[in-house]
Amino acid sequence: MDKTYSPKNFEERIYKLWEENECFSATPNPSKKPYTIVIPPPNITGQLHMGHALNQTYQDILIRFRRMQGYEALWLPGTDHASIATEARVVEQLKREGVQKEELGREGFLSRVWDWKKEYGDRITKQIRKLGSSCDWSRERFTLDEGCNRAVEKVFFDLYEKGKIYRGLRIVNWCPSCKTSISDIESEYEDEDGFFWHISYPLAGGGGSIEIATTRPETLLGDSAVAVHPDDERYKHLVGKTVTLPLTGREIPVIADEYVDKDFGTGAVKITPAHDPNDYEVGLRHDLPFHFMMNEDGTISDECGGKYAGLDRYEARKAIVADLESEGLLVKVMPHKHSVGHCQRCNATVEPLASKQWFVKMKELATPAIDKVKDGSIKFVPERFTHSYLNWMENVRDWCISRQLWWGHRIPAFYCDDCGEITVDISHSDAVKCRKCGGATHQDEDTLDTWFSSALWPFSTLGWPEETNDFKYFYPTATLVTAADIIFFWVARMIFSALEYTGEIPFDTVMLNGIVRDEHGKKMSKSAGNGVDPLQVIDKYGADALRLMLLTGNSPGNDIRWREEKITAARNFANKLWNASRYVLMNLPADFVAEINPDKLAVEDKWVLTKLGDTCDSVTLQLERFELGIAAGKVVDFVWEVLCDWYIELTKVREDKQTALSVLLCALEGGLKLLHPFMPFITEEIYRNLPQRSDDILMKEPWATKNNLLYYPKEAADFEKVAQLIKKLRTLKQEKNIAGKLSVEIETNDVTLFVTSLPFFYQLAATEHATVTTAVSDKQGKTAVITEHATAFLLVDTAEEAARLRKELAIVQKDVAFLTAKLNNAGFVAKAPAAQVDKEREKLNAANEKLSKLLRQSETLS
RNA sequence: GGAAGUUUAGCUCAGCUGGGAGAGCGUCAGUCCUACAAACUGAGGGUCAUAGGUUCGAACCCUAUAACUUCCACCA
Repeated sequence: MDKTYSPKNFEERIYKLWEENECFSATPNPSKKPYTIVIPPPNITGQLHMGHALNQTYQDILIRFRRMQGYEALWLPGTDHASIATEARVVEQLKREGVQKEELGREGFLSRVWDWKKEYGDRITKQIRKLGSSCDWSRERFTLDEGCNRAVEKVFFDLYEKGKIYRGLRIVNWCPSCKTSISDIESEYEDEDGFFWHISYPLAGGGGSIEIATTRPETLLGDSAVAVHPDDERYKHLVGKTVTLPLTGREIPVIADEYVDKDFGTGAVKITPAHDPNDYEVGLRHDLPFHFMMNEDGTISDECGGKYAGLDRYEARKAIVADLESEGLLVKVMPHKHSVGHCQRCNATVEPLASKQWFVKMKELATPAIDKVKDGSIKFVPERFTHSYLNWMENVRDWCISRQLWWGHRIPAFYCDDCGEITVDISHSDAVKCRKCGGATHQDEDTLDTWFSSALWPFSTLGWPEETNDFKYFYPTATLVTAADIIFFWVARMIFSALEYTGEIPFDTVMLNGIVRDEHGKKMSKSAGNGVDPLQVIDKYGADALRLMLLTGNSPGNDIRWREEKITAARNFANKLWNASRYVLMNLPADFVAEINPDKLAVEDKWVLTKLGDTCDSVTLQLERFELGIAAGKVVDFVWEVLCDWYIELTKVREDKQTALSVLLCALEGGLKLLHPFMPFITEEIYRNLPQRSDDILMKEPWATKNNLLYYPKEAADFEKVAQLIKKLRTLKQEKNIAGKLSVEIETNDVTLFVTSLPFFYQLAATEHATVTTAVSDKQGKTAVITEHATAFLLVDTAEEAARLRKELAIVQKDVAFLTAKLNNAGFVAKAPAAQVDKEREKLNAANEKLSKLLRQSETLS
């Protein structure tokens, strides 16, 4: 083994080893319990970022842990076709060639996207491998593959038959840049400084005017009415009258509607039913005409644009404001902060637009999805995310699922050329006939929201709608690990889809990972240029160090701040383990066979084995509770503090090398097993270098448990006492600035224990001529006297020693007073649990004992 | 407007069901001891945001306040 930890030398080789030995593959096995995770499919347009790294690390830990525990563990990987993002990417590519997608036609364009997918689609999964992710790559899926398409079409068909999918004219968020509708959650609102334009609408036939206020003056071209509150005294007399719409000359009515807020703006609102969600509702209530004043690309329509037709929406705004001003109808312009929706994908300002789209009726689907979370069948970790899930589900609005894009699952709806009837057909026959009149049909040009196929991911990837063996065995899946920002996009939709189609929950636990922020706590983003590239980090420090860094000091759902110091600390631990393993190997002959005879075990052997057993318990418990950071911390502590700082040092002075080395090897192997889910590469590499292990694979080994180990709590506690005294001596030596060795006299009731432990005092605390007695005898030259209960002291400078003793006495007396007061408190004794009272009583006894020893020592001194 | 989260050592953060406050890094002091200076040994450092309350007992539970962060809704 190399002298320092150099992950580059083995990570790739180890990953290949696992793949060649099919360590990641899972098959239905009736004698085992399944444990399934489906990957949140990354976009094929994506590049690995820290968010993936964190998410992948969590999943890989869980899956490796369960695999070692004996579950048939399946981690099913795949990628997302990401319709809007991918289509935009290819359109951009074509643009550079000077080609419009329309010129290629649907088929031509799609073949270009598939080419693109072939070239870049597996970039992200290649990158994921570098993290050590143990996905069953033989089962890799794609949200736009044939199986997913079958599932999508079946769902669409059934939902349509059940009346849960409908097509209708509704206000949707329209992105004029992507030229498609987007769903509510795909538009992101941001406060922007804008203006409030007050415009005067003259009454038809003269005799005054009514003043309205708007943030989007250009939309007046599509106005159908002016609305006021029915109780508004200022305008009551105008209701029912007609005003002349400026710049168009069109006459529109003044209507009364409760929707209007009397106290906002002027109390009078222009109503544009085709271009505003509230106005749409008002328009329906009052049976107003819909005037479409804007085209798909954000330009002003011919229909009501007049001289502004063809202008871009913002140019039109300028022109209209200027014209209003010159006509004297612009009353005033006020600065106004308001939130503006932007397309999640391209950041263009979205326009609310009335449009014929396909929707999923959400109310009924939401009910069971709410119940299954409320009754605990599906749990969120951490729990607090349950609230936002339920809050969203309980107020969910119908889901707009159609997109005016080509890259995606095409909507299997056919319109009759004769009667216009809709026929949903998933037979893929050449000529679908109208189900009503039998006439020829043409298929809907639109595709489905990417999330429609993602919603089926946990079961479509296992073969559904076929009742495959995989589906029967691996479904429902166990844990879903994802980021909180896609609870609505994805998690919620998987839950209601699964319940509707499979009749079962898709997973029982949703574990949320936080996001990785930069060192100032800012979100990492491409535009800010503050992203840290995981691949570069792996290159420099190794994947294991990155993984450990992402875990330590973090609890589920909380964000992580990137710091260079954290990754070096993680790397340093890897190096520590590496070197400890080198030490073990240096001392072991290649043909070494570990042999642990309980009769030959020394107290420190029993201590380290017991510590290992305790570590197994707590790591397992914490992993089961999804406290991955705590679990990792426990293993690190065992390896670094117990194994490296203590046990290895102890073995150096042992006489019974065979036993010591056997125990050492056992402790190291145990540590490697417990650490493996967190740091798979280094543990595997070390394991294969251990004697007799060159053909074994650590990731296939059974999980370490206390039951498989010898366990000696009594001796472990004994050894703790020895370790405590050694620490005391070290402190003393530093405080007293003693450079060389010193003699020591140990006072204890357990003479045998300390006599056998004397070599450790020589080795670990630089002492010599130690003697162990049941009572402190007499002053000698430069001798430290230490007792199990009191701190050591030197019998050299009596004055100094007396001062130190007084200080310590004061502390112990305070302890005694505190504990006595507590136990004298009638309330405490009466109401606290008995075990707690006993515990405090024991503490008091110990403190009293320590106090009396200290008192005796100070007598000896004076 | 509604909701959630955070506030603990100089810094970054743990602290699971309430029982005398922890880690890493940094700081200071001392170490080349036959694995490791990417290390070892030790020390110092906190009114657990503030104010009340519940309790025998509060970093932890309740109420209010403040600051920061995030999500949802509305914004003519």
